Amino acid sequence: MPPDEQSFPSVWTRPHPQRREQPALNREQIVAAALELLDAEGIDALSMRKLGTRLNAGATSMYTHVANKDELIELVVDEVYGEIEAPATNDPEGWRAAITGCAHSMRATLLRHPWIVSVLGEAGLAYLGPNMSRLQEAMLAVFEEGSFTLQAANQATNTLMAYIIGISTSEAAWLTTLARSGRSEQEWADRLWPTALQAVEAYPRLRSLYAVQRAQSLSDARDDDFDIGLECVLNGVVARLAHHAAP
Amino acid sequence: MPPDEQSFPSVWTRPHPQRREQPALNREQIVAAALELLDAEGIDALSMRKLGTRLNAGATSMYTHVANKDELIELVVDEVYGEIEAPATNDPEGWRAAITGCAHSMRATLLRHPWIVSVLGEAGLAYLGPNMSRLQEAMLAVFEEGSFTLQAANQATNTLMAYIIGISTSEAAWLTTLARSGRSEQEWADRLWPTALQAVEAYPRLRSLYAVQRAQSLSDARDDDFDIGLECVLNGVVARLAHHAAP
DNA sequence: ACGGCCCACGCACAGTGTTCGCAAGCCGTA
DNA sequence: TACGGCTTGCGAACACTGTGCGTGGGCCGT
Repeated sequence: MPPDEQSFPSVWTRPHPQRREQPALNREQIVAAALELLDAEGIDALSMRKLGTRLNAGATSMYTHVANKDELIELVVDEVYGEIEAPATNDPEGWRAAITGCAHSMRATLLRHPWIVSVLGEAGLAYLGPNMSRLQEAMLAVFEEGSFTLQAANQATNTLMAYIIGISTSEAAWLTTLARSGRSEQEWADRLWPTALQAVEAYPRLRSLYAVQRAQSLSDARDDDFDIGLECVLNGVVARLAHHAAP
Repeated sequence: MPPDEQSFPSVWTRPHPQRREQPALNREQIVAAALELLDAEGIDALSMRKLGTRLNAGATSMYTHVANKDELIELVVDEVYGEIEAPATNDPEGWRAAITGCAHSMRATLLRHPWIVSVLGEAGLAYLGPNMSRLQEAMLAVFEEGSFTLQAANQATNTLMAYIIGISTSEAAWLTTLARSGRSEQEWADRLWPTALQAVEAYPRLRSLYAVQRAQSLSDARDDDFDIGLECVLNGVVARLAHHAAP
């Protein structure tokens, strides 16, 4: 070690590390900080270096608590799933109200973190996460309360979750471009209007649908569309049950 | 220009470009090459440099035909949508068979290109692409044939596509990790079995579901699950129609 | 023969995920 | 008390990424 590299070998110039007075870094706070960063700036802005600086840590300090960026994302995804209100068994308003409430909570959660839909297709074993397991089990229990068999409850859960994930994907895509534009939903739609009209010029049904949509509030329309589709799915799974139960 | 930088100013050392004998680069072939690359190696492997070399071109040569990587991806997404068989009006087997066939084609297409679900949440205006517009208009027409009003047809289309996208997202996530593992579906599931059991240890309903699933072929089960959910959704939209039409 | 245009490309820049080796604090043991 | 091991943070480095800019070469109209 060359001894005289510092011109001022004083205590004051030396950085005085004093680590270990806080418990240093922690898997939970890493996940929490990643979630904040994702919500604030979107999926492209999540880099290990930015995450490090946000935690007053170096870029590579997270790798002792998390194996990968992919693994980190799996953790964050399950953290988001933890925000979904699981349906309550023995809901006084009945199983269907409980399921409907859970569906609303799930959509709201996914749209509160719209970046999530772009990682759902890669987070392969997401349904093994503790929060996802808990949620699934709760939904199965509620469907059983509605006198579904376990198999039927499973089918219903899968169909319902697929619907919610799918519609949230479309909505999140819209919300993301919206956020990037920096405008309000109506203003952005107005600006997009001529382009959209031109795109569907050759298609009369889409043309008249777009014309109707121009008159209404887009976010209300999205809420209504979700509710209508949800009713359809629930009616469908119930109908299947009745049909199979009483031959 | 300094004249004597080459020690051998011969014709043979000079690279002899001979461009312009083929029509050079082309938006369509760029999109086609990107699609090949994505199918072969997945979403993370698509880089402008790799795409360039695959086209015998430089890394930045695509930017005269495509503004962005994002724009390129939008083009590829619509290209994939173009593979979906639109339902035929006046199908001899009725509107429901036509819709069912289109749904099957859509699922098969998405699973043939499983990387697509990870970009659907970012490709904001994907439904303005020509192939997506065409597909939507065709589905609207077929639902109208089933005596849906245009509004009801739109609701049905949205719900149906949400279901298909959602379930394909889950399946694609599974297929992607499967492909990364390099094993067969059953072998990979067997290897995953103890981990899965441990993850759902506290949840009796999930436990017994997993136990049942262990006995059957996974890919057949996925096919059956899709069909059952599809029937539920279609029954649901039809039920809503009947309910509204005859008060 | 020459000027303008189009288009491919090498270079460069800022930034990415991740590996590796180093250093510093803490703990158990001699 | 001294010392060796273990854990943990971190700087440097590597192989990449998307993309802006300037260059240069081939083509076409005059």
